[in-house]
Amino acid sequence: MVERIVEAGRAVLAEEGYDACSTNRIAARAGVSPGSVYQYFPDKAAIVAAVIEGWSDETAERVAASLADRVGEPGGIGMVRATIEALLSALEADPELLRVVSEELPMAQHKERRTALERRVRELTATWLAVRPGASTAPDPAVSAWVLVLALENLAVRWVLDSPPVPRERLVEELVALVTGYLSAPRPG
Amino acid sequence: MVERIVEAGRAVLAEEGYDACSTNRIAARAGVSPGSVYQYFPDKAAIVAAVIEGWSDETAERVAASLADRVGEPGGIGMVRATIEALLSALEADPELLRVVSEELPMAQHKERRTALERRVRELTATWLAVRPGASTAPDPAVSAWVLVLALENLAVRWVLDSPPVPRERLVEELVALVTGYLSAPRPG
DNA sequence: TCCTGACGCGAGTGATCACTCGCATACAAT
DNA sequence: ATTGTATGCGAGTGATCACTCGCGTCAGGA
Repeated sequence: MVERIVEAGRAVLAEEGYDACSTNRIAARAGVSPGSVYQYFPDKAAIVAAVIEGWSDETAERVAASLADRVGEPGGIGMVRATIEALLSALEADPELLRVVSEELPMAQHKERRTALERRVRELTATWLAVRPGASTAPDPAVSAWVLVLALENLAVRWVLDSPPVPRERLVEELVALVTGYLSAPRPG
Repeated sequence: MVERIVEAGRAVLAEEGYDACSTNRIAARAGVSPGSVYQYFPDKAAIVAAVIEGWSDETAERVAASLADRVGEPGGIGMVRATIEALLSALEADPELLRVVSEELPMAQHKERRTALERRVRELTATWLAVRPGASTAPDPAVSAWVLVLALENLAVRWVLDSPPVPRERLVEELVALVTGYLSAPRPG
């Protein structure tokens, strides 16, 4: 029943956008009365939060799983490409919801969850960077991970949402070049 | 007088956030009556749009000027660093407003303006990439420019807003490494 | 001095929407 | 059968806020 409401919230957000996402509309979509919604959720924000949490966990899981499975493996270009593929696939799963989450929701509501997601991926990346062969050229794994995660995240999101005239395989090549180039760039010192 | 209202809108947005930014509050801040506002603006969105436009033009001008001045110069690492510095300085000028623009405003309202800004910078970057020495390693300047602009933009914005424990000079070094590494990365083919 | 019209004023209005409350219904226990 | 309880219902309510409208006020011309 809670599930039905959350599912309706997700559908309304994805199909009609944030502005149209009133509590009554969610209730109607779920086939329940507005009053019943408040037996399971304290307020509207809680419903939206539950929707975001579901999507966020799902997305994070796909990327983190790909990373976590391979941390410790002989680091190579295959690992980088696989992670990028996982990120793209995860974001492509529900582009409408992605659009609403990144462009329509006031970020204050879900900032904490989003940074938690990023932190998780960042830490996995930092670990991988630290144990990968040739780690010495990149002085601080934490900083490198921060740079890579934010750069890739934005590029992947914008590619999915703006659909620029760049084929998917080409994008993957570019992102791989971005990562490998950055990691092998000469440093002052 | 229009100017007074826009200035008040900017102040309210930056200091109190988007939620508190009601028309009456803007009017009060400007020292005019709510009614008078509507002799100069058709609706609330127009006020916000004017605020964003001012900030956006200002920001774009600083970055674009730095780029435009040097397109055609002997391309080198100095050019990259100078542009990154210009970007950071521009975003640091009003962090509060930057936060509201990137995190609180529903992006639908100012998406067009923001993409226009990005397109302008992207085209300048593409031009620079095309004429720079060693351009042959990067097959498509438009694609490379798209990658670089989106990556740098997000990193710069997040650095200003989240203030991670990375000193500014260090950030600049990382971003320079990101750009130069990407541009010199080996490509399949 | 009187007229006039444009500018600005601010209480008011209508619509929206999150949230509530008293009622109906269906089911379990006696 | 009858009562007690929990579950869901949906019209209603209060507050918020973008926007309006009729009135004062104070220019400058006659």
